[in-house]
Amino acid sequence: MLSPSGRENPAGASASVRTRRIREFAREVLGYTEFRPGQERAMQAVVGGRDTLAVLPSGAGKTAIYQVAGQLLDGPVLVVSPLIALQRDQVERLTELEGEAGRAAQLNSSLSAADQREALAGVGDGTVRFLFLAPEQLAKPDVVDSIAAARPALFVVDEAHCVSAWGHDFRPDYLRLGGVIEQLGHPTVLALTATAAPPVRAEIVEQLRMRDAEIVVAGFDRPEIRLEVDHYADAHAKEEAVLDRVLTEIGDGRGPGIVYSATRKGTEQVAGQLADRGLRTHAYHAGLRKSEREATQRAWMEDELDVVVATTAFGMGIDKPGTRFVIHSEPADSVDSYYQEIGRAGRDGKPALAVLVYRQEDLGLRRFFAAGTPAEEELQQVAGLVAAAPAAGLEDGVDVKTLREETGRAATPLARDLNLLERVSAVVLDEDGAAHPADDAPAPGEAAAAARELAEHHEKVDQSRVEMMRGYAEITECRRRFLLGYFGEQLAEPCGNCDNCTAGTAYEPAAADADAPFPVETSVEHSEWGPGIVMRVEDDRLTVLFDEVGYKTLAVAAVVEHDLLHRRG
DNA sequence: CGTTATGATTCTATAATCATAACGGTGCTATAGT
Repeated sequence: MLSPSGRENPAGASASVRTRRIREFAREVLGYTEFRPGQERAMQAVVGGRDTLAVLPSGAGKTAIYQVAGQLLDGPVLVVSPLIALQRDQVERLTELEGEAGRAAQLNSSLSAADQREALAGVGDGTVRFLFLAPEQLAKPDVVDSIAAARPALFVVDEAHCVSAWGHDFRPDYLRLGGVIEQLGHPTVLALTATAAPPVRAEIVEQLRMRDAEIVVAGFDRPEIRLEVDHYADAHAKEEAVLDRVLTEIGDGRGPGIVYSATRKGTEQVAGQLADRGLRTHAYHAGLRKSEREATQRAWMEDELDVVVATTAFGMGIDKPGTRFVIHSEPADSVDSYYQEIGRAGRDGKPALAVLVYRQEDLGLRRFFAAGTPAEEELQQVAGLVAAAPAAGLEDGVDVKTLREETGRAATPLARDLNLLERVSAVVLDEDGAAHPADDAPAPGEAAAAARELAEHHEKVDQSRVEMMRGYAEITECRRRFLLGYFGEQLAEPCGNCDNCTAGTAYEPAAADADAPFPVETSVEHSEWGPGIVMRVEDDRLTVLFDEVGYKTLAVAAVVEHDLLHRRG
């Protein structure tokens, strides 16, 4: 079967032909002698034209999947990537393989207008085979039009957990990718991430409107990382403990490592104190100048630093195999984030350490960030102003600036309100961010109620994720079992490489799994919370992931006594 | 949600206490001004 370009179309070829061509290309161009777990299956699916979500650990060669698939498919490959720095790195990597794999280009605001036009033109005339861009670029109709005309063969979403982690508030264009994919005629979709628990996977598939998605999940376990949690009640004692742990690790020659702090101020304090004690260290957060951040990252990569003390800004795209420890001075906002952050240790496969220095009160900040469902009156006011715009002669819609003047509120919550109203089909946001009433928009009151409900749903899920983080910190059983269970994998035995295993508490309660009324992965229905899946069974408690309200922990006795859960299916 | 900075109060204090307000994370892009 030949496509118009004369290239063999593997989507129509038999699976065995695809397998042969994938292996040939991987060997000849990428120099692969063998595949990492999951890699070839994902390539097979994508080359066969199937929408695919690949959850593969860092370093499992996610890039190779779209390199191979892109080469065997007929048409340009779009790669949505969250950071300009990542786009630049990927373009550089692919440029080294230029010729065989096809030219790579980026499209973002670091380029001049002329270079941006050139990149798009290259996609159009076939000279650019891989185009890297952020989701915000796809909010511009002319960009989408140019790309659509080039008939892309593959739409890759790299770091796809961003869809769920950032789409709802921080970078809403992530939630608009599904619509963009439709506008492009639904090329094959490939979503790639290293960390995604089952509900995150479900959301990625749903938001990107993937069809009959193939889901490839390779091993989550990172047995080389020792897991520990230190508990403190006193804030000062906790601070000292963070410093002590770092000094011990570095002093014993086990460095380098990363300290994660929840606040910018925290990173600077800890970095300052470590520097006072003679360590080579630097703070890293989004409030620092770009040049300073780049200098810190470069020094880190070149082994000039013992420790980087950072907020969550530090991480994506930073791969330093010899990182020996990750110490958290506050819990992360979810087990998902935590696992991603500690996963930066021990990538060389040698023993590494993950310590959470924990105070219950520190969850407060995470709860605060997870909160923020707007009041219905506020949403109704915004919806009303947008609905009234055409009658008021505002042909160009209502922008955030106008709303600020009308309501006296800050830009950030207003932008959030507009995004919520957009998602309940009450308003349409144009390329300039101005809001127009949607066709058949519900009345402002109705729209506000729906938007509030949507926000409340997200808040409940986010709060439940914070609760699961608390669960990790406070269990006495095997921590690795807890982590893997959270990601839907079962570990037969306690791991022997966490503090609870060392202390022996992980072995104490004989797991009653066998005769539990609701074993792990049972589909259940709760009278109030609706359908869910059992994620975890302990002695006297069940943790269930509910579709609507997120993770909930239930006492088995209460469940049995009050008949709270029923099996589904 | 919890911590910290600010402000008010008080038998006019180079001091102490309590109440209240402010703040806290992640990055794209367009635009204004050197």
